[in-house]
Amino acid sequence: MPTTPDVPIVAIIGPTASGKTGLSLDLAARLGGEIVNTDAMQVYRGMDIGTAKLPPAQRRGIPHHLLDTLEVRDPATVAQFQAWARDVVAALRARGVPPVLVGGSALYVRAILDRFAFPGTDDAVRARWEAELAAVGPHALHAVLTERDPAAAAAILPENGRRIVRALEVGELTGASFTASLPVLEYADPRTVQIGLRIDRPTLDARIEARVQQMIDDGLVAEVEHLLGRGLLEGRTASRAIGYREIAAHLAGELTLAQAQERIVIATRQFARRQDAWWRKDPRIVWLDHDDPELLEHALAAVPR
RNA sequence: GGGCAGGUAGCUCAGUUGGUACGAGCGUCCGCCUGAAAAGUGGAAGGUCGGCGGUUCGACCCCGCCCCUGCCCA
Repeated sequence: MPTTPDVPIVAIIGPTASGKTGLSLDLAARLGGEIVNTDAMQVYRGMDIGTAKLPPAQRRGIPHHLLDTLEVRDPATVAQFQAWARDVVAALRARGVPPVLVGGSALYVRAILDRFAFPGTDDAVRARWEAELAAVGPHALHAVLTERDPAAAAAILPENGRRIVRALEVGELTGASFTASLPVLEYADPRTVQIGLRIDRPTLDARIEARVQQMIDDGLVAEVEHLLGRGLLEGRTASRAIGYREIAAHLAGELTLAQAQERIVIATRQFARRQDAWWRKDPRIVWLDHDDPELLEHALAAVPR
């Protein structure tokens, strides 16, 4: 991005079911902004109910970007998303429109907002190491990494096959060491705010349970059934989405609907805890109570002017 | 009323032929995280072994009674 326009970037974060969507609409309306999705699964066409995607009719005429850009069988990657999102953000700001990012994918948000660069990738190289992993197991592969890139090996646990493969891939591609740790917390553009919605655990857990029930009532099973016909299971990213994998297992006869529902609730709760772990470490976030009666005003006050 | 099986971590279950519970999976909590991130991965905390009494140097494991659950007979 060349010269940065004098337009703020606002990101709304917070666990699932904390009320991000509502705030994003209010904020975008008041700022004259447009919404940019930062949810890794809402990018998939047809994944609506299970991702709690806001239906077009409820978008109040505010443009939403980066929704429905992939088919369920297409893999998604952070780096690709980062490129798309940064393009959208730059284009909006060039028009004087504040981007309002909304979504719960912490890594995606950081990849967009922070100084964050990804080394390249190569399908053939990656495939070779993945085959090696499958054949030898993570510990043996970790030993290989220790020889080639001791620093990376020290930072990656011997059990984490996925990260070991990536480190080996990057090493082979760039010849340099794979940092294997997150970059410092530093915005690429100083006119950035992250607004976080704070919600206590018991309330959040109750909301999650209710939301999952609502998804089932709204036809999640039928949605998954339809997506199976479009190759959901062949998609390495989409097939792993919470709600979809469990319902797919139910449709395959491996789980009763009740069991699937229970697992979705648990997985969602665990996901929320993992989100917390990311945000706890980020002191830049401006936290507001999800039920703050003056939520919008307080959020507006946090936006750089 | 009688018979059988069972009551061990929050849940589902292993286990000790009497010597301080080797527990496991799941859940919970905490950590890590650069091209699958709603993914991947590491660690920790949890147990008066249904209750009471007896035998014994010592019982969760043996004996008696009681309570609870399931199945069968009546």
